[in-house]
Amino acid sequence: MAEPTLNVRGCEIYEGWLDGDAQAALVQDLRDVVAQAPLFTPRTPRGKPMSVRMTSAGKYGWYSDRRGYRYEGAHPKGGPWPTIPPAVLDIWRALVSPARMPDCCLINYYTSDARMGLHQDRDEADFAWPVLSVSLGDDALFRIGSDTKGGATSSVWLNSGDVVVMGGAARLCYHGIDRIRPGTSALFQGTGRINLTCRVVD
DNA sequence: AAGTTCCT
DNA sequence: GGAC
Repeated sequence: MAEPTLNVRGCEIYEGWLDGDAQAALVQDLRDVVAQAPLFTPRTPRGKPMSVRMTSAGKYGWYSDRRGYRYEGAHPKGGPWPTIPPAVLDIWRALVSPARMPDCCLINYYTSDARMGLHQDRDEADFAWPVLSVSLGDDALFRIGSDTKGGATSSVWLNSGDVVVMGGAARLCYHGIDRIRPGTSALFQGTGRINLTCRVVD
């Protein structure tokens, strides 16, 4: 059984889980997903555009607008979400469980000035299943707190190929991305970071 | 604190 | 902490 190389506030980090070839293959899979389900800019319930662009694969996609945070069965432009790339499911099988596949693979695209405020992943029906997150491209400063608002936090730089599993007591921990370090990965032309977040939704 | 939220 |  694989062991995390780092544990930050209960979040298990598998540094360098994907080698360069696996990362490049995954990027091609994601290009196919984005061709079918274009990236969009979600708005917060207050109407403010988020700095990340996103899309999803799987039964559900995560979505946000003035009506709130939720999962949707279709892309905002219509039609089902593409299927989750098999290589992503392989990571889930290896680090979470082969017994149940995720319903959603959220694809977040960060430009050099994109951020993600601290938040909990709590739009799912069953918190017993961990959340799995894959980093691709530029380095990102990941901040992790506890499951209560206002608590202490720790930060760690995530690199391309790293995988984070948030389960157990860490399933509802607050987490976010404070900063992208542009140009630190050759995976994309220029700069950019993609984060995949896989979740069991219902 | 998916928001340099906004409000009680 | 909750709502939008």
